[in-house]
Order: sequence, then structure tokens, then C-alpha cells
Amino acid sequence: MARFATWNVNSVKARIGHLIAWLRESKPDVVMLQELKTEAESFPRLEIEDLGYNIALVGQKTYNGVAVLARHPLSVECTRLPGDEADDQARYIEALIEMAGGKDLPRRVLRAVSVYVPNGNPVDSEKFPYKLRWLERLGDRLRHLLTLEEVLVVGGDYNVAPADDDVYDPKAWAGDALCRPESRARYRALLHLGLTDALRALHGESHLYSYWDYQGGHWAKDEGLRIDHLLLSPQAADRLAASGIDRGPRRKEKPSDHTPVWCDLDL
DNA sequence: ATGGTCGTCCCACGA
Repeated sequence: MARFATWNVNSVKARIGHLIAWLRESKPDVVMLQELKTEAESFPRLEIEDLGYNIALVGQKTYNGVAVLARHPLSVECTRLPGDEADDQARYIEALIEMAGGKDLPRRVLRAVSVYVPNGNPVDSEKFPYKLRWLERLGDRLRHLLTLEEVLVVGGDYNVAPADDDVYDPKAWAGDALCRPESRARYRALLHLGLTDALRALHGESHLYSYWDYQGGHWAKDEGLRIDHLLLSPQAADRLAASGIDRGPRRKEKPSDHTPVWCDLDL
């Protein structure tokens, strides 16, 4: 069994204490992180390596930044989403992980991708078409990766609430870039490639959220959105054993506004 | 309620 998780930490340096505590408690095998908000040189590498994790990351000052952590050997495949040479935002990293393999089983290579999809607000700015185009480019990349027929896990902050039951107040959020039909259509196109939403597959229309705005006591009222997702290739989905959202880190003092989403694969 | 949250960086901006 292997546990995968995705977490937008909203600054890895501000959240390093919470991150270390959560890694110790939850013991995920593979972690996708987003919004590191730091350059690679100032990423708290040693503290995480001390817990037994290998690290692949792409950093950026102040904004964005994504990483993959893994207990098993890790190699970086790609640190930029293809399709736009001018796009230098640190929103995509793809890694290969060599699992040990069980009794009588060969070593298994699996692929883990951490994505931080652009927020896209305000929708009347250039940020919205950038988001839509970014999701289309992601689709192009994933269409290719799916031909490899690997165990593939694409985790991240997609900045899309796929359906109204993923939003505490769908009417209030209808015009937001996280819920707009253009955003949802491009997210659905990812699923139509043959990917499975690990949380939705086992929990249905659950009203389970992964993000709560800091403002206005939204956390206390459980007024959140589900915008962090783990998408699985068929080879991964066949082995999906469990999934959930770990609300623990969101309860703490000085939390990220997101909390980890996880799934267990029977590998 | 001329407010309201947080992180980064120093003045707003992005989320």
C-alpha cells in the first residue's frame, strides 16, 4: 500500500512546522506540494530529507513553486509545462519514482506530477485566458503521459471546483474563475482523457472541501470549496483503495488555507 | 463597520 497526498501549503517557509508534523503523522509515501513561494535555494530541504524524503522541486520567488516528495528514489522528468516557451511560472513538476516492489513483484516505476493551476481571477483580466490555456496545455501533456500506460498520479491545486456540490454556496461563486463553466469544461476534459478523481470515485457528491478562505470565519462554518485533486491513470485507479481529506492541518494555528487530500493505492 | 485574512516584501498584490 502506498499513500499519495497533495497539499497547497501557501508558503513552505511559513508552514514548515505544520508540514513536518503532518509528514510525521500521516507518513505519506509521495507528496505533491504547491505554492512554495520560495526559490529552490531557500527551500527547507534538510528538515524534510531528515524525515526520509527525496525532493524534486521548481521554485520561484514570492509566487507559485511546486514540489514532489517521495520516500523512494526520485528523478525529475520535467519542470515546465510544455506548450508555451514564454511561460516561466513555477507551476508544474513531473517526477519518476522507483518503488521497491513486493514479494515476487518486479520493481515498479510510477509517475507523480504536482500542478498549481493558475487561479484565473479576475475573469475580465488576462489571468482568465491564461488559466484556460494552461489547463488545455495540461491536457495535451496528460494525453501523452496516458499513452505510457503507467501508474500516474497528478496531484495539485487545480483551482477548479468541478461541480456545484464542491462549493458551499454555488450561486455566490458562479461567476468566479474557480467555478466558471469555461474552467469546469477544461477540467472535465482532463477526466475525459481517462483520468479518475480519487476523492469523487469513492465519496461521490460529498460536499467535502479542501480549501476555506481565511476571511469571514469560513473555516468555522465549513464554508469551503474542493479545488485540490488527485487524478489517476487507469493503471492507478485500478489499485485505488481509499481516499480522503485530512482536515487536521487546517485546524491548527496559522494554517494554510488549503488542507491535504490523500489516496491509498494498493501497489 | 470609511472594516474584513494572510504571505511576501515594504507597498501593494495575489489568492
